[in-house]
Amino acid sequence: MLDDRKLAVLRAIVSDYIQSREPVGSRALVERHQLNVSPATVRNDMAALEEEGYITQPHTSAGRVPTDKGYRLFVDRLAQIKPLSRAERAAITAFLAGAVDLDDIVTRTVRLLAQVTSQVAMVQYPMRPAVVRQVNLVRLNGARGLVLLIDSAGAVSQRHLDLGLAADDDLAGLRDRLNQLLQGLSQRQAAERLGDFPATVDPELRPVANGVCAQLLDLIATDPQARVVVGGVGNLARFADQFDSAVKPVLEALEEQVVLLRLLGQATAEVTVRIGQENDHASLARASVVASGYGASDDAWASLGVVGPTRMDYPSTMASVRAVARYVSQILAEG
Amino acid sequence: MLDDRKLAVLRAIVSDYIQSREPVGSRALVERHQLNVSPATVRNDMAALEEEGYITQPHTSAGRVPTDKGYRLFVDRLAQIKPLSRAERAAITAFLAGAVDLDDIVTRTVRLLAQVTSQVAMVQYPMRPAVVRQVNLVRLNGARGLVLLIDSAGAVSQRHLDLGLAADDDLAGLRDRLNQLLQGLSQRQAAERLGDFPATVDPELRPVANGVCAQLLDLIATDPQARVVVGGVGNLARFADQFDSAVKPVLEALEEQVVLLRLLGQATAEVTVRIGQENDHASLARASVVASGYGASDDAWASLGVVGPTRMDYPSTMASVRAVARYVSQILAEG
DNA sequence: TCTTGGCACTCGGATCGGGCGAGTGCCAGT
DNA sequence: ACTGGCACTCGCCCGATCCGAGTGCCAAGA
Repeated sequence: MLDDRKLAVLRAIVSDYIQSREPVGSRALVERHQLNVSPATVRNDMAALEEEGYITQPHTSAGRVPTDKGYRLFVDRLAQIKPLSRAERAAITAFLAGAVDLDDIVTRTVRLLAQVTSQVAMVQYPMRPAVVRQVNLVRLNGARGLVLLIDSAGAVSQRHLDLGLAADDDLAGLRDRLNQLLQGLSQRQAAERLGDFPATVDPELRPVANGVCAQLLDLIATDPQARVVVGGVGNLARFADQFDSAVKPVLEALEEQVVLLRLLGQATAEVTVRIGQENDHASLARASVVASGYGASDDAWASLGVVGPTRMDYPSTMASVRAVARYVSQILAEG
Repeated sequence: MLDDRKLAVLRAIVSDYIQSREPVGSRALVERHQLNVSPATVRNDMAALEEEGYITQPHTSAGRVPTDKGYRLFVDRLAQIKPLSRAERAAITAFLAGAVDLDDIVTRTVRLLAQVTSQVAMVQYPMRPAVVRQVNLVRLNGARGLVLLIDSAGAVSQRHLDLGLAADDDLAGLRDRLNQLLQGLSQRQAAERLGDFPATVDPELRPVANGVCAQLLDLIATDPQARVVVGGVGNLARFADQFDSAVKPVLEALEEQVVLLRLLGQATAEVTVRIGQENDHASLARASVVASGYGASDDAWASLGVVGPTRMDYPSTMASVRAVARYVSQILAEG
């Protein structure tokens, strides 16, 4: 069905269209690429490609434009990921070096990714297959208190709560017992143990213990992974002309954490591309997502990626996403 | 110079233009407002207003459009803040109720503000005239450690650091001494005391103590106030037609924390409006910022506000910003 | 002195039609 | 199987025209 030349034609169409943003015709194609055939021949191939649904005409007597299916074929079989230049690599390492904590790493990463791809970047907070390292209980003002949960990956989560009139010594005791109980446990184990805990404390302290346990359970349940940071929205400016159809839905989608998580999808070690309709979110039917898992070990812990127009430069974008994912993983692994 | 009728004409022009988004002419003006004079008279007044720089003509034979100066006069002397409807008030309280911690409050506030004003909202993290409540030192994996600073307002800040091979007992001792030293101190006092601290510890622990102090000083110096959360960017969609001139610069400005802080400006108890050029940021020459201080006490602790087109509905926006600022302050005060 | 109706004038925006050119599909020839 | 040639299609550009909202100015009236 699709011989080598037809594939070459498709590849040429995709790369020209990505660059020029305009339907590409047979003549221009043979001129810009070494196809060694005449425009007429290319036209025949184009007709075949159109028949198969890989390209389409905006209107009669216009050039051809790749369809989602065409991009898919391009990405799967025709594109080779461009290696990054030395300068780009240097920029990436420089940008990520010197991050002071997890928040900082994530913030820098999202900026970096937006910058190198000139697109909108999304970075999911790394999931931590971590164990409880410490529980802390602090009284703030009056009855107001704070419960802290620190895990071995260095993530700190917190909740306010009402500590009532409990004495400081009692609180310290409670804290110590919780630490003894939970230290070193995985999130699931910790949740189990917490269920029975209140019953074991002095009835007088029962209410406070109940409150603390409830908040802790909530903290454990609230996966911090559910946070996705977005950056580079200004890069959408390039698509101002199709604002309503292309930019607006993306802007709206970007405000919803839930949508972002769906967009990033399952974290996979390899770079994955979802083109147009393949995104299970209607408003992104004209956008593509290039994502990759990243993390400090072999199994990916979270996802990062960019969202851009279906007609994006896939080879470069995929290369950038892959590179950033790798460097961040490295930084995370180093601690 | 400007008699009552001219002011009335200006007010009418501003409100019509805000609504219709189109230059407003003399005929339309007398029809839509009870000015009780003829179009010709209004034209004379318009000429005077234009002379003074309050309005301008996009081109000969077009209607008039308010200038920044015109909006300024409108806001200062002609606008009365619209009271919110009962439903709006209810929505605000409902939206803010049930926030679990500071992050949550800020997140909800920014969403709320974006929603009620249909514009881009910015909320600065509340500054805390707080005192140190607790310092914590946790070992994570190997040498990696975490230093936590908790203040009386319940804000938790953290830094990673290298704890070397120090024994857990030594770390606990260090922590206890730091707590004794710093508890109850303001940020400035704490910074002072920390300077001398490392000299007082066992030489063997000196390196670790130095590291901890450095991070703590950095935490104290890094004003958490420097964080501004943005939301409702999708609301810019309404201005898609002037994308390049109006939306793009705003999108870019919104990505820069520094710019956001400048935009929000000094926190003042009252609602303040900066119109067009009054913003000391060139790219926002065509936008206005409506901001208000908020916080749990009389002196405002931080700012929140919205940014929108100079031709925005100032009375409603100011009302919404004021209301949200008040309710958030209330929530914060309640703890 | 202020207001008003009248009038000539301006100019942006919408509408229309023709010409241009890129691009196609098809066919006959090599 | 490829190629050159040819007729045809259609979107886009361009200029001409028309329309109407809106203005400035002036002379008359309160």
